[in-house]
Amino acid sequence: MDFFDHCRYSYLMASRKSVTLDPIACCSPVWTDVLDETQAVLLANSFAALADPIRLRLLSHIAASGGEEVCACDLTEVSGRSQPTVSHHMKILFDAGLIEREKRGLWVWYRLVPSRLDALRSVLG
Amino acid sequence: MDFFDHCRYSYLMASRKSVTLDPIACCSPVWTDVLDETQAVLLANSFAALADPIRLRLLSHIAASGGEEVCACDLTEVSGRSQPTVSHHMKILFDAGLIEREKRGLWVWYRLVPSRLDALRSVLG
DNA sequence: GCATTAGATTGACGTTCGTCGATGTGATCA
DNA sequence: TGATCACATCGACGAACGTCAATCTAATGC
Repeated sequence: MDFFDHCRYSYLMASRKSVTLDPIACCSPVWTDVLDETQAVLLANSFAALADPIRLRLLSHIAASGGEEVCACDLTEVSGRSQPTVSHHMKILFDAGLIEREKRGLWVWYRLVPSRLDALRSVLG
Repeated sequence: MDFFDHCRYSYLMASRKSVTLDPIACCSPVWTDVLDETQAVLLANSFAALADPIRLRLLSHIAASGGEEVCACDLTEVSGRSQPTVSHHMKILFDAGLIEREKRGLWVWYRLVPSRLDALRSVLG
């Protein structure tokens, strides 16, 4: 995924409910130009979503399921936290665009958004 | 940089003052196995260093100087924050292993630790 | 309708974080 | 020695965060 792919991704994401992070994906050469304030705030927000051990474990649990969906009902056990706390963390991951959610019946199913992780990774390179 | 390169880097870092982040670099296949609690805490700590807009701008300012050193004396202007605040943020970046510092005379000079960014990036992939 | 269930939301709490003025430290130079 | 300068540390403040009990919402099945 290169600079312009990220820009396309950004436009794609603009149709989502949570659009606050879009400019991040849009590929300014972060380590060759100094970040402007807006970019910095949005990027910081993305990294903040990864800056909690419980959220990292929740994310890696989804990732470890081989691209398949994970039921929210399993996540309290995985994280060792209460149901409201897990719900809170999943919302933060969702707002950061790192996961997608789908409700089917009473259950909610989560899956990764790999392109989002790609975008963040490319910022570090 | 592959899995074992990161491990070597980890041992290298063990001789540094700040060793709290070493296990992170040591390459557990983060997105294929579920993170254990220790790994998650250390990784979260690393991302937390990137989870502030001022620190991102400070980092990108150093990076944008083309691998050269940057004088601390310029950073208050770059960040628009007071001298104590800048010092505080630089300490967090230093403790996270993302920058190195060297005092020469009255001035302090900073430079990036690219391998550290590489290690973090590889975690996201 | 009513009871039950999964998950989201609310409200409150203690803790951590970002910030800056004041002060400390140590190097430089007269 | 004393003055000055660059940076670190301290202390205090308000804001943001992680947490959970209590409650709300919406889907299911009787």
